[in-house]
Amino acid sequence: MTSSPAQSARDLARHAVARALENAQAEGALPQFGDGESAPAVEVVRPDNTEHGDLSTNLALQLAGRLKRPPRAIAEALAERVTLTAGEGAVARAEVAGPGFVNLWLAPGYVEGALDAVRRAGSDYGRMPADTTQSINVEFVSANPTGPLTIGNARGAFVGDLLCRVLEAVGHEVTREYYFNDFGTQVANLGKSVLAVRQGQPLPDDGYRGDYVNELAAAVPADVWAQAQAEPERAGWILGEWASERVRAGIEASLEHLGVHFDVWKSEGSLHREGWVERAVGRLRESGHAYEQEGALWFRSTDYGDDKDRVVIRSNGQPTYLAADVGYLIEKFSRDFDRLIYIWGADHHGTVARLRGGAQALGFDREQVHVLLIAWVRFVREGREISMSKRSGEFITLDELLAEVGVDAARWFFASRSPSTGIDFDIELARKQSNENPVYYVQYAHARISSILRKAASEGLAPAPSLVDALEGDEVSLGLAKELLRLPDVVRDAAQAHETQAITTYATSLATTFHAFYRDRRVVDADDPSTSGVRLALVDATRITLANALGLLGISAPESM
RNA sequence: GCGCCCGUAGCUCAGUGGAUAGAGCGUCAGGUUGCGGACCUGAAGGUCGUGAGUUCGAGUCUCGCCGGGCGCGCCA
Repeated sequence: MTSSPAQSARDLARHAVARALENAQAEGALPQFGDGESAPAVEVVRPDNTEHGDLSTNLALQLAGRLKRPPRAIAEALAERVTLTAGEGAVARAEVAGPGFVNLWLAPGYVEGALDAVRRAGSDYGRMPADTTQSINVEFVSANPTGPLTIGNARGAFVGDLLCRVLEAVGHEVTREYYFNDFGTQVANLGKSVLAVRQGQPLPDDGYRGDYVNELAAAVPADVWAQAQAEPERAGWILGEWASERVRAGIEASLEHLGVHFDVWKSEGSLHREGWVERAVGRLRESGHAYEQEGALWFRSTDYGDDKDRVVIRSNGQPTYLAADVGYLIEKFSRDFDRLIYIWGADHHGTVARLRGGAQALGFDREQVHVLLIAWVRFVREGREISMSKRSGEFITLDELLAEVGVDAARWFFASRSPSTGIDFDIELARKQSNENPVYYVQYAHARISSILRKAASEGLAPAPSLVDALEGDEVSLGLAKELLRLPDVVRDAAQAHETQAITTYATSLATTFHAFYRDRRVVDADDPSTSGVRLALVDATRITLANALGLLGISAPESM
C-alpha cells in the first residue's frame, strides 16, 4: 500500500502538510520541536463550506502554543510549502484563512487520474486496507433459541452485520459469531410448553406461548415423542432440546433473509463440555483473582473497575453465566483473534466491566475486548408503543417487520442512526412513507444512471477510456468527481468509529450532487460524442461509487425501479 | 441512592474541539419543447435541556442541576 491508489486524497494531503512542516523547520522558517517532542498527527478534514477548500488543516492552530508563534504565521509557512512538496501533486493550491486554517484545493489532474483509478477498481473501490489489519471476532444477536427473533432483535442484527461489513472493507478478517444457550432452564421451559400443548394441558407459569409453540407441538417427530414418553421425568428436556434446535434453525433462516450470515454458531453447552469454563475458573483461581466465600467462588472483579465482586461458581456447584462468558473468552482467544467485539443491548451495560475485567485477569489485554452497546428501539404503531413479551406470546417477529418495510429500508434505517442513541421506529410511518425514504432517493440516483448508460449505449456512445485532461475548467464535473473521491475516507472513519451512519449521510450527499450534475450537464448527446464520452465516464464512476456505498451497507443498487 | 446512556428544527435523526449547526419528512412558493419528476430551486422553521467552567475557539470536553431511558441477583 505504498502506491497512490491505496491512498485517499486526504492521505495525500496529510502527507503533504506533514512534509511542509518538516521543510519549514529544516529551513528555519519555524522552530524545531523540543527534545523528546514529536510532530503531532496532522488532521485534515473536509470543510463544511466549499469556499474553504476541498480539504483543510488546523495544524497551525494546534502548534501555536508549542512553537510559540502566532497561528497565522505558522499557517503561512505551511501554505508556502505545501504545494511544492504536495503528495503526488494532489494539492494545487493552499490558502491561509480565518484564525490560522490552511485550506487546500485538489489539483484537477490528480482528481482526473484518481477517477480513472476508481473505474479500474470497480466494485473494490472504497475498500482500503487500514494501517494494520486484524482478525476480529464479532459476536451479536445471540438471542436464546426459545422463540423466533422479534423486532427487539432487529437493531443488534443489522448493526452487527453493518459493523462487520465496514471492518471487512478496511481489510480486517471478520468472524460473525452467534452464541446461544442450549441447556438452560429456558430450554426446558420451552420443552415443557411444547409438551403441555401436545397433551392439551395448561401451560406452565413460566412457559412460552404463541403460534410458534403450537407449530412446534404439531411438528414433533415420532422418535423424539417416543423418547419423551419413555422418560416422562426428562420429557421437558428432551422436547426442549429438539425444539430449541428447530427454533435456532429458524432464526438462522431469518437472519439469512436479512443478508446476515453467521460463520460460527457457538452453544453454551459446548463451552462446558469442552472444558473451557473449568479451565477459565481454574486460571482465575491460580492467578489469585478468585476467592471462596459463603460456599461460592467469587471473581474479584472490583480489581478491574467493577462495583462489586461477582460469583462464578454458585454454592450449589453450578457455574454462573459469567463463568461461561469467561470460558468463552479463552476459547475465542485460542482461535487467535486479535480483537473481540461484543454487541449487546444497552440493558447489559452493567456486565461490561466484569467481562473486560475477566479478560484482564486471565492475562489478556482489555483493549482487545470491545463492547458496543446498542440503545433501545421503541417500536411504535400509530403513535402507540408496542409492548412485547415472548412468554406472553405477544410480539412481532423480525420476519413480519421485514415483510412490512423491506430489507433495504430497514437496513438503511438502522445504518443511518448512531447505535448509542435511543430511537423510535414507527412501523406505520415506515411503511406509509416508504417511497419518501432516503434509501430510495439514493437507489433512484443509481437507477437513473443505469438508465442513462443504457440510453448512451443504444445511441452508440461509449465512456471515454480516461478522464485525464478532460475535466479541468468544468467546476460542476470536478465537484462531482471530488465528491466521488471521498468514499474511502468515509469508510475508514466508519470502521474506526465502529459506526456506519456517516456512510448513509455520504451516500445521500453523493446522490444530491449527482442529481444537480444531471440537471446542469447533458450527458447523452449524439451530436457531441467527445463530451458525452467524458461525462459518461464520470457518470459511470458515480454509478460505481453509489453501488459500492450501498453494497457496504448490504443494500441493493437497482438498475431500474 | 449509586452507575451507564440520551436530550440538536413541527416530526425522525446526523454532526472528528474549528469557520455561517445540517439531512430527510412535514409546511409554503416555484421549476422540464433534451438523457427517468421516486428529480430540481427557493422560503419559513434553532436560547443545540439548563447554569457555570476549561481554551485562541464548545452542540462536541469537565462539573452541577432539570428531564427521559436502562442497570444495580449465587437470573439468563
